[in-house]
Formats: sequence, C-alpha cells, structure tokens
Amino acid sequence: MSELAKPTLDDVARAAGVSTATVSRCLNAPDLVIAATRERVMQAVEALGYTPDFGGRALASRRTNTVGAIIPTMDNAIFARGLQSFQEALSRFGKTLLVASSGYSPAREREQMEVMAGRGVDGMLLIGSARPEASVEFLRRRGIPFLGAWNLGGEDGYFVGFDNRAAAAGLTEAVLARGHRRLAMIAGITYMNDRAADRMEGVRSAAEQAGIGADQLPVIEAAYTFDDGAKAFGELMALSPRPTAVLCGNDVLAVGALQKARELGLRVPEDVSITGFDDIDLASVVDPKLTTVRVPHNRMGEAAAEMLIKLISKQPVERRIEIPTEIIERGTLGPPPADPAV
Amino acid sequence: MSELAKPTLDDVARAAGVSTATVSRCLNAPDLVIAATRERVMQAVEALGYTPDFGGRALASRRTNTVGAIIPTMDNAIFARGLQSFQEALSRFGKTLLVASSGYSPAREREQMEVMAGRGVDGMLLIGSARPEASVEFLRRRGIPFLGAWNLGGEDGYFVGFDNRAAAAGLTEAVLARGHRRLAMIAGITYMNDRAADRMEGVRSAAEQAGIGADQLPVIEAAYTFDDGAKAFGELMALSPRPTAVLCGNDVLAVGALQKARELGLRVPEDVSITGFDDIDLASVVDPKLTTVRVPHNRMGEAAAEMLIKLISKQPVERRIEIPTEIIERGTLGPPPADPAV
DNA sequence: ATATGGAGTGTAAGCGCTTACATTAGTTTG
DNA sequence: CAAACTAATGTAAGCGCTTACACTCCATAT
Repeated sequence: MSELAKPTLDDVARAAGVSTATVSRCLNAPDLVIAATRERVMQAVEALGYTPDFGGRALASRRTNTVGAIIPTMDNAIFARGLQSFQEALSRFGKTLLVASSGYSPAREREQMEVMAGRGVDGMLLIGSARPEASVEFLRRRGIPFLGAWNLGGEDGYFVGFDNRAAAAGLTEAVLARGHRRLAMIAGITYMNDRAADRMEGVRSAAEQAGIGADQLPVIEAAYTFDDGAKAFGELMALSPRPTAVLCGNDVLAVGALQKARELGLRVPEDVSITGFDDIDLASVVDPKLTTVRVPHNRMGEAAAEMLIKLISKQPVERRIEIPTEIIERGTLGPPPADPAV
Repeated sequence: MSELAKPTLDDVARAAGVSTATVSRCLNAPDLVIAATRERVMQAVEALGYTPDFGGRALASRRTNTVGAIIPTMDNAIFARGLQSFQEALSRFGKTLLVASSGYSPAREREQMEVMAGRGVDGMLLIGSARPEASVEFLRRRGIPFLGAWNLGGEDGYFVGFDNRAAAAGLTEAVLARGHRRLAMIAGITYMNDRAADRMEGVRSAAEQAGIGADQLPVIEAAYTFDDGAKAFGELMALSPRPTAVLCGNDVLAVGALQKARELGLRVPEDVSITGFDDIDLASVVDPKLTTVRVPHNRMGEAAAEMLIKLISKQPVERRIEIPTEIIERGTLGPPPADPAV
C-alpha cells in the first residue's frame, strides 16, 4: 500500500543472486542466459514488481523505442483514424507513440520537432511535405528518420499516402462525364497544406483538360468547418451563370454545402451536384449520401508504421508507398439540370 | 549537412568557458546565473544547436515532464476531441503527452500503464473508473498521480467529467414530459464502461420514477457503430407494443437508429422519437437533427490537464470537477403518435 | 582593518541502465 | 591429456544530466 521506492536493476540482481549485467541480459537478450538463471531472475523481477527505468535505459543504450507524430490536430476524423492505426501498429513492434499537434502552424511544428528530438525519438511521422526547408534540415542533421504521410511529397524524402491530385482529377472527370460544364470548387485552405493544394490542382487540371480554363472555374478556399463550407456554397450559388456542380476539398465542406443547398431550396443532385473527399462517417449519413473519394486512413496509418520501423532499423524501403483511393458514387452527383437556372 | 554528433552539456560548457553546472543552471534556473555569463552560455547553446538530452535529464532529476493518457481509442470523436484539448493545455505547461489506447480492454490498459510507468510519466489520464482494483493499486504503489475523466467515479480517486447518470435521467424526463410511456433504450456496451452503464442507469431510474418498471423498458446493448444501432432499432421496432421513443446511449447509435427508421418507412419524430447523447458533429448534420445531450469534451480535456498538473505539483485540488451537460432539443423528439401502431 | 555573509561559480557524486571486456567453467580436439 | 575453444556470467566504465556542497569574491557591518 505504501509508496515503495521503485526497485532498480540492482535490487533485482541482489534478490536473484546474480550481477546486474545478467539481469539486463535476461530482459534484452534472453538467449544469452541459461534457462535456470533466467527463471530465477524473472521470479525476482516479478516478486519486486520491477519495471526498467526509461531514463536509464535511454541514456545507456541511446535508443528510446519511442516514435513521435506531429499532426495538425487530433480533432479531425481523418487524422484521428490514421493515428489510431499508426499507434496500434507501432505498439505491435514494442514502440510507444509521442503525440503533438501543430495546429497547422509550421512554427509550432518546428517547436514540437525540437521537443521530440530532445526526447530522443527514434523516428518521426509528419503530415505532408509542405514545410520550411529548415525544419527538414533539422531532422536530417539530427539523423532522425522521418516520414511524410497523407500525401506523396516531392523530390526526396519518404512518403506513404495518397495521390490527392490524381484522385481529385479522377473525381472531376466523373463529374464532367455526367455532362457538367460549369464547375466550381470549395477547396480547403491551401497555404502550407499540400493535401488541399493537390486536390485543387487535380480539379483544375482535369477541367483544363476538358477545355475549362481557370477563369471559368471559380474556387473558394474555406476552413475545415460546416459553416465555412455553407458560406462558400452560398457565394458560389450567387454567381451567374450558376455552377451546376460544386467539388469540395473534403467531406466536411461538402456537408456544409449540402446544408446550405437545402436552406436555399436547391435540390441535390437535381438542381446542383456536390462532391466530397475523404469518405468519413459523415458522408454516408447525410441525405442524400455524399458522392466522394474514399481515402483509407487506417491502411495508411499501418503502412506508415511499417515503413518507419524499417527506416529506423535501416532496412531497405521504397521511397513512397501509394495507398489507392476510390471514387464512391452515392447520391449527390447527377447530371446537370436540363434547363439550368441562370 | 552531415550527421553531427549531438552536442552535450559538456560541449556547451567548454565552448562558453564555464562548468557544466552553470550551463545546467542557465537552462533550468536562469536567475541563479549572472546576466553576462548567461548570455555567453546561451550563445554557445545557439551556436552548437544544443538541445538537452531527455534520458540524462530524466535520470538525474527524476522528472520527465511527460504525462500519459490511456484512452479506449482515438478513433472516436469524443475521445479525440477531449484528448486534443488535453494535449494543448498540457503543452502550455511544458508537458508532453504520451498516448496509448486500450481498445476497451482492461488487460491492455494495464499493460499500457506499466509501459508508461516505466517511462516515468509524471501523471496519468485514464477514462472512467471501471477497472480492476489491481490496476489502481499499481499506480498508487508507484506513486503516480492519476485522474479519471469522462465520468465522476466512485468513492475515492480524482475525477473530472460528467454526471452521465443525471444527464441521461434528465433527458429521459424530457421524453416523458412529451407524453411518451413506451420507452426503449439502445445502450452502449456496459461491460467495463461506466459511461455506458451510468447512462443506462439514468434512463432506468427516471423511468422507474415515472412508474415504468425495468420489465417495461426494453434495453439492447449495441457496439459503437451505425450498423449496430440500426440493427438494435430494428429489433425494438418489431416489439409489440412498439416503443414510441428510443433513447440511445450515444449519437452514433442514434444516427444508426435514424437511418433504420427511414428504411422502415417510419417518420421521425411523428411515428417514433429518437434521442442521442454527446452532441458530436454528426448530430446536427442528420435530418432531422438529433435531440441529444451536449457533452463539452474540450472543456473537460482542459480541466483534466489543469487538475493533473496540480496533482503532480502537489497543489491542493478538489476531488472531482463536474462539467455541466445540457439537453439540446432539436428535431428527433416529438410527442408520441396519437394512435400508436401496435 | 577584520569578520560576516551572500552571490556566483565550480567540483564531483551519482541517477539506472547497457555493454565491451575479463573471467571462469565446461567441452572439444589433436 | 594439454591446448583451444565456447558458453555463461561478472566487472566496471560510462551515457548526459542535476544538484549538494565547497569555494572564491567582494560588499557590508563591526
């Protein structure tokens, strides 16, 4: 019941009648110790309720079995889901997760990098690739292996993620195939957010391909909230000629748009089509259900864990792993209205 | 560009021409060092790109400035949101968050406790109070301060959370006030989950109060998915007499129920009323919008961080902080049908 | 002038662990 | 049967940091 002094390796060694080295070996490389001794040691460990001290271990071995993840925010289903899978996979490899959030700020991300570096993380998971070169340099200097996730990055570095650009282009093509010519987009904020930027690029390039120039494709950037999506949608609907299809950078914006459409008395998809991106739970709960792009965040989390583990243990790895996405056609995409209102 | 050996306190001391003790003091208690010296040291720190080594520091000071949180899963909006706020608040106090998930298993929770204890966390955040006594005992023995969150716990221990029982009872009273007499409940799984159990208890006691015994109140426990909510709702609707109001243990179940109702051709709330719990984003996105109980997870996360910090620094704290909840009446609760189908 | 005290800094002893190397005992081999 | 291994364990040197204590000044009190 009382707050016992924490037992140390020394205590265990004394109790088992062996040296500290032997105890250490029992814990880290059991094969080196003969069975009888090992058993005696393990009994002592059990009896004393010993658990190794992390600080001592980290100091002596120069390893921490810890990996860090810096995400924009946990309060976003897509990161939460990915992170959960990442953590589970890590845990299977005996690694612990250190989590920090940057709130989408490169400066805060850098701060957190330094905190984590100081804690001796063996590796680090970052989101995307849009960050100051100095931050990347910092990690390299420290020799900390790291990974960009959620997209596929640029020239160098390791990545596991999605081809956001191609997926957005694919979806746009599906919209065009239905006969829409007057498209519009509600994009996520693209500043220092390559996922949002890539999706925007994808839509633009597919439109261009179909002969719809950037000047004929209104785009509004909106923050990750229903309200901002709704507001942007309202602005788009006030345009003349009015777009017949609105592509949204994510499902949250799309749901906001959907709500606004109802409010405006516009039927979806009869009067206007709306598409999302991510396929979060929300997407199949609204009415009509969202036509969107499925992005398997949990598979990505797992793949990221595996890749990072390999990087840490210096096993060979591919530079980038692409997780395939999939267009999910549900109820919010239809043909354009026969006689579109102007 | 090359992978430099990480600079140590010694390097800084040498560069600044002082002893390691002085450097350490500059970093931890700057007031003890005269300005001129401090400046010289800080310059050396900057020049070498020094960051303190966590292992060394933890070993020498017996403090880690780390707190652990063990939650069932991040992949659940309510925990993700609470954890995000918790982490932000912690970060303001210079603490880092170690996250692990138990997947709702007491055994895995215990494992994670040991991992975290080994890492020398200064304190720990747990969810609820339903866990084997041995787990609690373990933490006490180790002298690790901890906190139950998301509910208000039992006799001893510290808690910051909600009175799930009272909130559920309050909602039930609102339902009864509309004239419903034939209630039913879709509860979360109550095994080792005090939040789910308390909510169930709350509904039962309020019903009892109104003369509706447990035998007249069908309850189905369902896992945290739309499908399970839908399935349970289907079973409930097959009952005779059919319930006129279905109280759900959380919003996810309620949304599942809502979908099933539509599928069955039942109008909500004209034919049957449905209520949720938590007020996650989903609740105000479905149609009609969910009548539910708002549970401010972010305020709770913050309060939890403050409480834990106090506990760690041995400041006096109240044993429990209750975060008030609020009934949000939206569209899924109405009066019972005049001539209820049987 | 001498004693006193406080401020600033240095010295050095660990914190609990891992691991290179040394030692011992037991097993093969020529 | 001695030499040469091999396997199991012990010895002890740190890993990078904090901090109790010691020391040196120099301002102030006597």
